Amino acid sequence: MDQKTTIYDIAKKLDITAATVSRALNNNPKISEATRKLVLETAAKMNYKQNRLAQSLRSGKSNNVGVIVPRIDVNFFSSVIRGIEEELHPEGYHVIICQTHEDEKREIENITTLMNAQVDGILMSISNMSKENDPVIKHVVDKNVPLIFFDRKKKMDGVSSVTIDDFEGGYLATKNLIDAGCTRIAHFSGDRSLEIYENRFKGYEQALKDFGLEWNPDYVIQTKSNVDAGRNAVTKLLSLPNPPNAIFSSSDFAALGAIQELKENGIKIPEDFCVFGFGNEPFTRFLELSISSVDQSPLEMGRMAAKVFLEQISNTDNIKIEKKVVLKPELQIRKSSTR
Amino acid sequence: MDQKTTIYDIAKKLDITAATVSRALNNNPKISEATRKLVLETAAKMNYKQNRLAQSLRSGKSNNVGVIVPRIDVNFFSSVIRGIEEELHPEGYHVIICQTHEDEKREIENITTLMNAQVDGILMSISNMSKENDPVIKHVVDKNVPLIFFDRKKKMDGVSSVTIDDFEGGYLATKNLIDAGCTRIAHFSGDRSLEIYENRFKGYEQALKDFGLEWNPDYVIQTKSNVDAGRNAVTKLLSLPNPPNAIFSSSDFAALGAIQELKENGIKIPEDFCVFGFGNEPFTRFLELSISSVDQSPLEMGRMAAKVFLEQISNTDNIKIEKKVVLKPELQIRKSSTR
DNA sequence: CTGTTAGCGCTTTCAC
DNA sequence: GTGAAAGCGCTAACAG
Repeated sequence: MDQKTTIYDIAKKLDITAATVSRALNNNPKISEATRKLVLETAAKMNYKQNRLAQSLRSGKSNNVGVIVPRIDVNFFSSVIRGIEEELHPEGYHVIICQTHEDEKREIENITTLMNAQVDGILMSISNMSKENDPVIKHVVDKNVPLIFFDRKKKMDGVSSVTIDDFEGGYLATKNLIDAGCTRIAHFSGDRSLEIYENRFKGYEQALKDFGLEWNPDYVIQTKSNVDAGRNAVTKLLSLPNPPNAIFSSSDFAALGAIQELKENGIKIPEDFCVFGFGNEPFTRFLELSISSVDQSPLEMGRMAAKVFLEQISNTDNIKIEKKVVLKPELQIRKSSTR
Repeated sequence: MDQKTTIYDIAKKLDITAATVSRALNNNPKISEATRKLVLETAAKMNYKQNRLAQSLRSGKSNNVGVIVPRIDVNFFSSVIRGIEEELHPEGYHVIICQTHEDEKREIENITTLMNAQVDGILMSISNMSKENDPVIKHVVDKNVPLIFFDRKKKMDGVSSVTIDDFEGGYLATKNLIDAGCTRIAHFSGDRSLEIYENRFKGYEQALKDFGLEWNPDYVIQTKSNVDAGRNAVTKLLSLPNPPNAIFSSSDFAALGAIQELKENGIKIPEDFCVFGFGNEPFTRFLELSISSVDQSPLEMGRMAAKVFLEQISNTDNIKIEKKVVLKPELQIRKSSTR
């Protein structure tokens, strides 16, 4: 039987009106205990299922939130999503997943279709800093749909964000290398037009300055977040007249590549060379030469982003809240930087 | 401006009827080019956005599918989801994520709320074999909502599934160990009430039989899928009067734990002991002693599951299709089993 | 080719 | 406490 039972069906059976049924189902206070009980019972008996679509259309609330990430099969993002889902599930929200593959066209498209689907909020990590998506983001804000950036954000009025303190992460990681006795510290930066990478770089720079280490532009290399990029960058570094003896990498994957290449060049880690990563990817602690890394507490970040959304959605005043949450990064110090 | 423009607004402005606007917007063939163009233009000018909720209520199609997994922050599952999303996105579907944490209560609850949300289909990997969820699954099938199991499935009428050939995976992995010269091969099985683990076990058993190796019940240990479980299981194995010299583990994590424990006991891998994992988790290839593993092609599995859904949804006849797709497992042979 | 009408399933005033 | 009626935004059948 493909038939749906509606509140009308149960109203008819009980010879009352659909409105009453609706009220009973929604625990409306002004309804007699007797009818409520009766309605609930027959609803169960008739296997009645609420149609949330109709409810949503009526109320203007879909009880869905959209989450937009570059790709879902990256541990950091899937962990954030897990945090979001766990926080929002008890509140009756469903999480809709969208991937951008770092493509702003798809980012824009995703935002648009989510808006068309009447999501109650959008949580996203932006792909890059192109201005192209500004209008559509502005549109979301204008429509009073809560928008929360996590990790990779953009400065925009009316948009809240949850990030970690990347500057401090970079600073502390670099300081750890300095404490380990490293004197010539290189840095693998990501795309520095993104705040997160720029801030990690700045933290690195500040630590060098604070501890009186020389700042060498040749030591800063922009890499992608993958193993090969790390290997190539190391090759470049080793060809310098005065090669470094440590790397703070903005990416765990690049850090791994660096370690592989260093080993192949007969360089001993951590004795002769230390490496610090960023992201605390699961593999960093599984390696025999475990990699020190900055943890971004993605689960917490997801939970927090969800909480900010819930706050925003329950804000009945017409005031726009713009909340900036900054989580503390936590160092995971492992073998690659311990001596 | 929080105002939504509806087709009525644009109808009024153009002094035509909403139905015409709707038709123009939906590229209905019987509409004049002139009006279509006019409508499209003013729609754009008025910043009209389609309300998919209303459309859905009307059509009975939400354009959402639900995906239920134990947890999303496991590489296998997030990769499957990526595959699903990538296949379904071009078709205009959104993917709603639900996690069960291996808890059948939550599994049932998730199915129910997804049904209430009028999803057009459900793709899921079941948590365990308890019969508790049978009625609600049956309900999905009865309502003619396509249901597709991936990886962890249950035998149920009217439900399609996409899995890999776990038997063959187990068989080939074991054969690889035998080919490497291992003679006493142990097996870490998961919860064998789940088909996937039972089949991996059977493949292992068959390979032993086919190649004339002794079958020893003490060599088969049920482990959870984590590092510590693997360590403990090895401890047990090493205390046997005649310990094994190889392990085929149904879990990469347990395989890793096994390797760690073996090393600490001074056992050389792969020289004295070989290990084969299952799942091809990213870390298996990053380790210096890389771990051989059976790849489950999760991306492909997700794509396939999505395709089966699309097939099912476009099936206008009232015939129930039940499609069973079985993907070939692929061995990734690495250092831990090569000598 | 376009207008009229009805209705998807639900909630929410406004009466009584 | 309950009923009547309207409407969320859209589409499809039926006319013309």
